[in-house]
Amino acid sequence: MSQRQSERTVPVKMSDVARAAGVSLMTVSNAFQQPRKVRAETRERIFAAAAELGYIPNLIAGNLASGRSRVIAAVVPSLRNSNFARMIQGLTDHLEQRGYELLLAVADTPERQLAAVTTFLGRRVDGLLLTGTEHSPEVHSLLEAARIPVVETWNLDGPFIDMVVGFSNYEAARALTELMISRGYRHIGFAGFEPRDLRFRERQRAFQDALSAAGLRNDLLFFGSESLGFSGGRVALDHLLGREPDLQAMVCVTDIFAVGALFECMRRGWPVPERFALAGYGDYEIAAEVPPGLTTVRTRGYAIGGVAAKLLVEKAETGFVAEATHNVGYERLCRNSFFPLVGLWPALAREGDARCSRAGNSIVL
Amino acid sequence: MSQRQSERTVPVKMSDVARAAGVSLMTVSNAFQQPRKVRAETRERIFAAAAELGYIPNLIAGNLASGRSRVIAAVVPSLRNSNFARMIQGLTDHLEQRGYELLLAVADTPERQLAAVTTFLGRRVDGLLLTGTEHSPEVHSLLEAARIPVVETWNLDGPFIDMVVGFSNYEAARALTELMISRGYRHIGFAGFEPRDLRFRERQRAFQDALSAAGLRNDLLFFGSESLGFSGGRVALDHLLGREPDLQAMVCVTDIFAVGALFECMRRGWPVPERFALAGYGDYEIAAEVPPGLTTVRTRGYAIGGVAAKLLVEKAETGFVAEATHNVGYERLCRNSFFPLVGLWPALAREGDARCSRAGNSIVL
DNA sequence: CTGAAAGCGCTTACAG
DNA sequence: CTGAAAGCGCTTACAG
Repeated sequence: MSQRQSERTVPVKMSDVARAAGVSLMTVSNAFQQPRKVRAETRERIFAAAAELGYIPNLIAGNLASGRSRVIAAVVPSLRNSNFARMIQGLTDHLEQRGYELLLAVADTPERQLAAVTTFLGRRVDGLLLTGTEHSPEVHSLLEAARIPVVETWNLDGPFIDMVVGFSNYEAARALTELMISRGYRHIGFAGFEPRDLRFRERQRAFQDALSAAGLRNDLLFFGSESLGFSGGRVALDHLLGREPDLQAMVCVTDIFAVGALFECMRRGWPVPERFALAGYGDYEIAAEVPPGLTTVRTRGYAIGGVAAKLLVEKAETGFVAEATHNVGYERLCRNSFFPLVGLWPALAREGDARCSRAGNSIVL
Repeated sequence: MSQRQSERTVPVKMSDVARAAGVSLMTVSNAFQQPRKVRAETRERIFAAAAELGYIPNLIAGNLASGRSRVIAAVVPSLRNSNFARMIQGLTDHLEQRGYELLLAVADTPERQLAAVTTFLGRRVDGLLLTGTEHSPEVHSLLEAARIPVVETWNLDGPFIDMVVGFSNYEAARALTELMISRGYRHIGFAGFEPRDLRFRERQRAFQDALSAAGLRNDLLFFGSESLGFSGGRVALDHLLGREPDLQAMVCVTDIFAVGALFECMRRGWPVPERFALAGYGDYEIAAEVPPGLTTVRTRGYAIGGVAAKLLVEKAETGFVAEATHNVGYERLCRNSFFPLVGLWPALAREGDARCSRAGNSIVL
């Protein structure tokens, strides 16, 4: 048991540094906060004393005195979802750069979200990032009262509490479905999540609108839990084939389902896209790698986190941002999981279509 | 621009609640901290006033006064790695239960780790979780001086700063390699990460030791960057086949490489495991789903996070824990990516081997 | 069961 | 360029 003794040593305080440097407490504070207000020589003496003593400023005390915490909080429903992991990465990268820190809560129910938001407010965070744009009335009124900078994410459909960074899930899903229809598929199913979240409902609605606009049947829907993971694709395929044996293709609410369905096709010995076609959503890392390449929507999680960080810090520091709404957009990445666009590459390249570029094994639309 | 006005409303303070309830400030404090010290009737009046005013206790002030933050901090190198995501999930789940919060830093360089640890200490966190057991001398001396509870994770090889939760990477990788050897493979390669991290070096050493103990060639090594993702498996396969055309199998430092190699085999039309065999590490979700199923080591990230939370909170509150070292163990999950064990199922079941159980499409050893 | 007082370790105008 | 003083919003012994 090599456990360390726990008699906490008393941390060095600013007053200790002041004494050691032979100056007053507030000159030390100034040396750290507004270095140019302190004569270079004095400053050096203070820094030397601080280093010597191993002084680490007590940020808690500083927060209380200044009323600013330099902490931004975020609530995400899950870290298993790599979109959110990317967003957090974008957030931390940008916050770190600006000297802020991240208080993170993983909360997948309204109750846990409310609890997280409450303690975050108690910690007087300088700003808050929320996943999605649907929150309980309690969360709304809490944030309404607190009036700290808030960014909602991953959607653009209001009303918003304060600011928003996202893109239109409806447009993205509709464009992808239309692309699939344009390739000639007629019996197309949808593998979705139980429509708890607005973002998921919008993808479903976009799918159905696109099919009905093309005069196609749009009721081949499957809804599974997010926790199914890859296996959701298999279950969806089984279910929809049971209802429509001529099913040709499936649009999935997430790459995870799409890849799961792809695996199921492999097991059945069904070539993709010849025997069955698939489209995903999210451009998870695996989408580019799994043969024959998954056509999907690339969303910009990292950018969402980065822009959110920028907005939150800016508003925390100046009380104002020029634009409270940011559309980070999306892209369709065309690979070979449905009727190959590959044949189009030379033609597209010749046309020099600005909206189209090759990136690795994909066409970007 | 529906941006909200940013004139921060002055938050309700404890003294406001006291006035509204007609009691003193400290009776309010007691009502929240030690409810039983306050008469039920008074308590109700205070809670009613607090709810009425929308009072949210200022935790910053509370921290400063009490010297305890109820915040635990964690440093992970990445969230893209689902092992770490799982650990964070285990950590937050347990911390939430005990009324603690998580301050998270994603830091993949010694500099960023040092910066993160420094500000965490500045925030006077009650405990700190570190990923891995190798840290810069600066981090060591900082934590040595601070004497707060620290848990290092994912390994059991000391020396440690304070406490550790993990398992033996060496044993896990060695056992897996030996299993592969026992199935008759002779030309086996290793697809690893650049050996920056001790955990990775140990897996490599275990691989090499197992081969040389079996009298086999153990120098077919590839080292790629973690950032290669799935594509690392393809690159490794190309590289090692270039050096040894008779290569039969590859042990990978991560499931991601193994699955990438599996995809490459598909592209080449090589049946797995008949033409080529693979073993992974980590039991990522995809390992169970990708045909024909990836044999791998299951690590217990969620448990690591949970046990770490327990230790940190316990030590923060009592200054002591019974065991400073926790081995959460590992399991080998045998699927069909190398010479099937499936044939063994009936035999194993008959023997009633306690170490062996079926779980889904896998044998657990 | 309730309350007056000191103090946690900083920052922030404001003087000198 | 440097410093004395008040205050941030709580908690914590300690009296009454």
